[in-house]
Amino acid sequence: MSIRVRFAPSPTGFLHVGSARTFIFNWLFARHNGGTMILRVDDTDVERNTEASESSIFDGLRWLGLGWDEEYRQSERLELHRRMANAIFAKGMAYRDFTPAHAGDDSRPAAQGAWLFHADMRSLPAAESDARAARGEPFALRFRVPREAQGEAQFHDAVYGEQAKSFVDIEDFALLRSDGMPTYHMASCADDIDLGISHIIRGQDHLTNTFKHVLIFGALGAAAPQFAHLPLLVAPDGSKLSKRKHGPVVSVTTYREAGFLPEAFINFLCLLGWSPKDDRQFMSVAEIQELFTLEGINRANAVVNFTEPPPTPDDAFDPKAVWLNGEHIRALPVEELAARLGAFLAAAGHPLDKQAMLKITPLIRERIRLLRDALAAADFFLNRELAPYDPALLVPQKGDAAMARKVLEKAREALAETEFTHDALEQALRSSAQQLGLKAGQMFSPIRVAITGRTAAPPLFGTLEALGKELTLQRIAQALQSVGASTG
RNA sequence: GGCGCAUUCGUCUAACGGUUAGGACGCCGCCCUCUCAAGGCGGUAAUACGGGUUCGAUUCCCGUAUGCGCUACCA
Repeated sequence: MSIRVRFAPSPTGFLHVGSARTFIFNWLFARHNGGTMILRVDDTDVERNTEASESSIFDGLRWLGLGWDEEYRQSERLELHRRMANAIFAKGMAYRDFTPAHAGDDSRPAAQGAWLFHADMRSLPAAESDARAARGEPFALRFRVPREAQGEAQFHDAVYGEQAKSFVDIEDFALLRSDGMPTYHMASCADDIDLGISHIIRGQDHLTNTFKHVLIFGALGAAAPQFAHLPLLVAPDGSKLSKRKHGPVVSVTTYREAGFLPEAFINFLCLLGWSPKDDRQFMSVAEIQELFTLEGINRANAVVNFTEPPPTPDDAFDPKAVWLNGEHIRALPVEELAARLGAFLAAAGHPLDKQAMLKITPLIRERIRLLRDALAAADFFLNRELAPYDPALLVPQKGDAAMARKVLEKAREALAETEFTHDALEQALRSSAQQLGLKAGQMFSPIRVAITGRTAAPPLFGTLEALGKELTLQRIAQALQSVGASTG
């Protein structure tokens, strides 16, 4: 039997991290087993669907870069859904319910237990049912759960094991709404049969629904697919992830815009609810694909450990996600990272050519964990004018303003006649320090501040080389002015 | 309320009856070092609780607690 899985989002919101993980797990399962990955837009809820949501979902999936093999849209398959619903009705396994939609809360006393069915409708004589339908009276089509049978619906879940639920605890759920539209349960099962879905991998929030689906598959005489339910992704307080409550950290878009690499994002998500069963954390997509099995999925919900509200923008994400992103950044060949950084910086308003990116990338790649960190890490390179800084920073450890001035003057002199390559710069500055009788650090520190405006910056010689002689000398001159000014 | 599912360091997880309960992130310390990082080394910290079963329970069973899900003519 061929392996066919589907990811079935409903376009009622942005793509959130939980959905992204479900997509990824389906994709991994398909690829690991040489199967087919299907994208099926579950858009049977006309009321709530939006185009914005749909494009957000597609954008997010495209960013992940995994792709899919086939694509369907449920709203284009309504005839199939109705035909299958009617087939169930024809077998007497469903009945018409003429109760008006949203019939009210009092008809469903939740306090005493779950609502199960409208007794009068369930037992409505066929003749009367037909007559009312012929009269044009609207009705929902409900599945007639065989509650008299004293049996139970059951299935095997690849993650949660054997599952069973008594028929008496399952309500007569709707198959068709009174406007003729199929419900999720009906549409989903009909499509799963028609598309030959072999494995349904989805969130654990569907675990209980599966009993209904098993009933539908059975009524249609179809073998149920294999099921694998995924533990849910939850917020640090254990509650379900929701945009309303938790803000942008649950949206895939936020990760992309912050400068997560899709492969790092995928790596992170895979570690939530799945384990390779050994000690590895950092994995390429190819590696995960190789290792991925349903047996590696665990049962407890996983916390996405973001901070809320974020103390600083950088601290909003799960620290492990950020760490993994840094690891993936450093695993990239410099040319590749330069290209990705270049695209990111261009989008952020700093278009740089390839040469510039190749100069800057090696300097910052060990200092950034998100692509957006480059904005701050390479600020001295991105902006011709340095942001104003405190001249006191120019003063080296165990030194004073006079020493700073002496260092900068010496540097200006030495650098003016030095070739701007890493090794030549190092040689020139180290011997300058010696000539002044200073420690290397005391020599380098004022220069670093002069050219970057910061005491913490990438390695000095590489930075000088990247900056070039002209800009360097200009900034040293400016620094000298401020040192002179501050000391009179 | 009913039904279902879950419960190992703060977080992600490993240990398919016998381990000093392992790894990772985070945090702390040390090393490396021109600063900051990166890297290396070390430290911190967990089996929800109560009963069983067993020579022996993180592991199997029951109960309790807690959390989550479903209980729509949403998906």
